[in-house]
Amino acid sequence: MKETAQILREKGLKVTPQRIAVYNMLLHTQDHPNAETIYRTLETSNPTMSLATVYKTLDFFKQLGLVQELNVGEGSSRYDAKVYCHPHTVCTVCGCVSDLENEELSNLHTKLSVPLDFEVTCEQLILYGTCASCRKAAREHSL
Amino acid sequence: MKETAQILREKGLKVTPQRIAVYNMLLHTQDHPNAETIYRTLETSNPTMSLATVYKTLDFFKQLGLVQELNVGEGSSRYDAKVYCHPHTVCTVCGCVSDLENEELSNLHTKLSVPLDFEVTCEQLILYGTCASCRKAAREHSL
DNA sequence: TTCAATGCAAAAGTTTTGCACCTCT
DNA sequence: AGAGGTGCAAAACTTTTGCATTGAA
Repeated sequence: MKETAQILREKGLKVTPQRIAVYNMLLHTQDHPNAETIYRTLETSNPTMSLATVYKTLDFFKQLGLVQELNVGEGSSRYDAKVYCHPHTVCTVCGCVSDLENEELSNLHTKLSVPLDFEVTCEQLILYGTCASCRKAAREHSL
Repeated sequence: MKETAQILREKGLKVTPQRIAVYNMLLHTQDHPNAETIYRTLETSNPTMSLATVYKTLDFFKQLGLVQELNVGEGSSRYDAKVYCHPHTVCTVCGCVSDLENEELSNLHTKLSVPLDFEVTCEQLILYGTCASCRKAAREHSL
């Protein structure tokens, strides 16, 4: 809680309960929620919170490099407080979006044997497929 | 023209001028257009074409594996008739989206030294940065 | 006190849907 | 002739914007 306020202040942002709540939620979730989900989750604890503020807040955070926007092909964007370059997996069965901690698939553009004619500043790798628990469920179902 | 009709027929689709026009356009462009752009481009030659039909057509094509949907973080989806796995570049200066023909950055999930606990069916790599012509323009501007 | 942030409502933009009519096969 | 596709308009969603009010510094 204390740390979050600190971080926002260091980025030159005015510290408000709404901003603390949004950043805190993103720091402590693995779910890569979208704006709507963030809003729904926080409106219980922050009854005055509005969806527009969530959007504006996420926009600030994105600009300042506090969060990363992620679009896996749904109608809406998801957000991730882990801003370093890392791949994501999207399960096409249950829809879950997860971070993939895999060195081989991270920072790919820095490992090329032949340089590209394109100056890369950041990369995004998304793997679509079936997650472990959905594969397990499928196997048990077919027995 | 003939080939396009053939392809649609083989996929079990009824052949209509609208479907031929959309698929033909995607086959012959490098631009990864979105639905709106496809519609605007085709409405000159196909005056009765409607935007809803473009969306419905793209949806069919996607389902049948004739096109690939691509979301690079804009408001809308782009479409690509090259359906094999290949990376894309997005220039953050001019906004152009291009195919990157690079073997090292293609089919990454098949080259892993350690298998993942996630069954990958397809992958999407997007490189954000500055394209060659925008870098050239920037250099000339700073002289 | 002052300037920026919030919340509301309205607007903008993209995509989907329902339905009557049309057209491929 | 019949199944399926098209076009229109309305609706559904996500995101942005304008503005009066509130709150942090």
